[in-house]
Formats: sequence, structure tokens, C-alpha cells
Amino acid sequence: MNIGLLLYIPYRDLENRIMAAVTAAGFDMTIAQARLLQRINPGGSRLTELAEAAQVTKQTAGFLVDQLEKAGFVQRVPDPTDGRARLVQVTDKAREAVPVADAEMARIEAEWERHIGKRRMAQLRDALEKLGEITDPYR
Amino acid sequence: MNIGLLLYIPYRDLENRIMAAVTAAGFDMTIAQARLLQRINPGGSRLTELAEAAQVTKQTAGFLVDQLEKAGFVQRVPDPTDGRARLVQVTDKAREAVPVADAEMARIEAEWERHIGKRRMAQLRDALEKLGEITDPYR
DNA sequence: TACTTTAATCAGTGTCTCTGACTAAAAACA
DNA sequence: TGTTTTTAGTCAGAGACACTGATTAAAGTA
Repeated sequence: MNIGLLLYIPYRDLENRIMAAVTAAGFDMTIAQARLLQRINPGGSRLTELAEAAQVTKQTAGFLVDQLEKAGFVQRVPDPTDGRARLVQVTDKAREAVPVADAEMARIEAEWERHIGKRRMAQLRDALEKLGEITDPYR
Repeated sequence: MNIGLLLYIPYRDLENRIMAAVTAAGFDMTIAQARLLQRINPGGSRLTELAEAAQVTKQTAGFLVDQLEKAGFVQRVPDPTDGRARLVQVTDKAREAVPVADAEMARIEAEWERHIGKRRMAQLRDALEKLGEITDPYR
């Protein structure tokens, strides 16, 4: 079986389940919004940075940040070091969603480990981390 | 690092590269179309089957099949065993794209194996196949 | 100062995906 | 057999997401 599909199937399952958990907890956001949100640095990120990290255009990133801002998950503040730029910062409201996502993630990882075994899980992680070195365009 | 992102990064890289190779060879199709095309059985598939396999609604599958049909990559023929249904079949034109995709896939797999080693590659495949047992909704 | 680059936005468009409502054929059943 | 329910697929409408191209304002550079 095609290695691409093999990678995609568990990925999609994981993403769907985490999004379901997050929205069930009352955090109303979409997958694209969540993907972007994840990439924001602790001190805030510029839109251009964010676009690059998430592998979308600045326009798309701006569109998503608009929605996240409207929903109260991020705020834009002026960048003190550059008058053209603004920093996108995660709000407390969005930070409250993190433990929900983390808990679901832990649940899924435990399930996976139970099914494929501790050894295989460690090997999977190891192989993927090494693979990231040549496939992550942001690295 | 988050196992979801770890899975997603090489997947996206692979998909992008294969699509680039396929479109560069003159086969003008989108990712969504290609995903659906992959799922069509040798003897043809019903729309409902296809939708289930690709995890989209019947409407979405129909929309994509319309486009694939317009581009000449599939044809719809009546299902002899069911007057309501039609079989979506892959055309020769689409079949010509397969070796292009396969060649790119082989190239990528070779690169990956060169970077992470034969042993890790085998472990990755093994772990993912086992994981598919619990994460593939179509299985 | 004049020119170039960079950060972000505005305008417009195409693709993908969904929900809901519908038609027609097949299957189930009374 | 005739009626009801299920199944296969389509039509209509809407929203989300992604793109290209053009523009504005600030910063950096010659």
C-alpha cells in the first residue's frame, strides 16, 4: 500500500478527533483556523511568519486571522519594532482550548500505543522525526 | 513534537511532489480529483462507494466525478445490476498518468530510504500498516 | 532624497466541501 | 401483488479556504 495514504489515514483520524473534542468543548473553530493557531509563537507572530509556517499565502493567513480575531481567539497588536507589522497574539480564551486538545491527543496516543505496541510507537516517532528533516519546508 | 504534525509533514511533501510530477507531464487535475481517482476499482466503482472510500459526501464525489469526466479521466456507464446506479470507470487517458505518479513515488521513497535508512523505513511502513487497522474508517 | 524592499491589506476568483430537498429504482414486507 | 422503506444519485444553495494580482505604508539602502 501507498506510503502517502498510509501516512494520511492516521493523520486524518487524529485531526478529526481532536477537532471534534475541541468543538464539543465549545471552542467553535475550523481545522484551518486551528492549524494556524498552533503556529503562533508565545510572544506573538507576524502574519508573514505565520503564513510561511503554515504554508499558505499571506492573504490566506490574513483571512484566517480575521476570523480568529472575530471569534476572540487572537488579537493583533502593533509590533513595537516595526511600524508596518503587527503581532498576532493568542488570547486567554484560546489558551483554554489547549488542555482539551492535549487531553484528546493523549487519549489517542494511548490507544495507538495499545494497538501497535510501545516499541512500534517509538519506532514510528523516530522514523517520522528523521523524515521531517528532509520534508519540512519550514525547517 | 506533535505526532499529528509529524505524520502530516511528510504526507504533504509527498502529495505535492507527486501532483507536481503528474501535472508537469500534462495531466491537468487537482489534488481532490486525484484522491478520488485513486479510489476507483479496476472494474469501476459506484459513486456512493467512492464517496465512502474518500470520506466525502456523495455530492462532493459527484462534483469531482463531473470534472474528471469533463477532462476525460473517467466515464460513467450504467450499472447492469442496478438501474439506479452507474459505474465510474477509469479511462485509458487516466491510466497513462499512473506510471508518472509511480515513478515519482519510487523516487521519493528512495530518497526517504537514503535519509532514514532501510531499517527505519521498514519500521515506519510496519507501524503505519498496523495503525491503519484502527484508523482507516473504510476498513 | 530617491529607490527598493518588506508587511500587510484589498479585490476578485476558483475549488472544495457541506446541508437540505428531491427523483427514480430496488428491496422489503404486509 | 401492492405498498412502504431504503438506496443511488442529482439539484440548489451556501460557506470555507486557497490562490493571483494590485495597492498602501513603513523601513532599509544608495
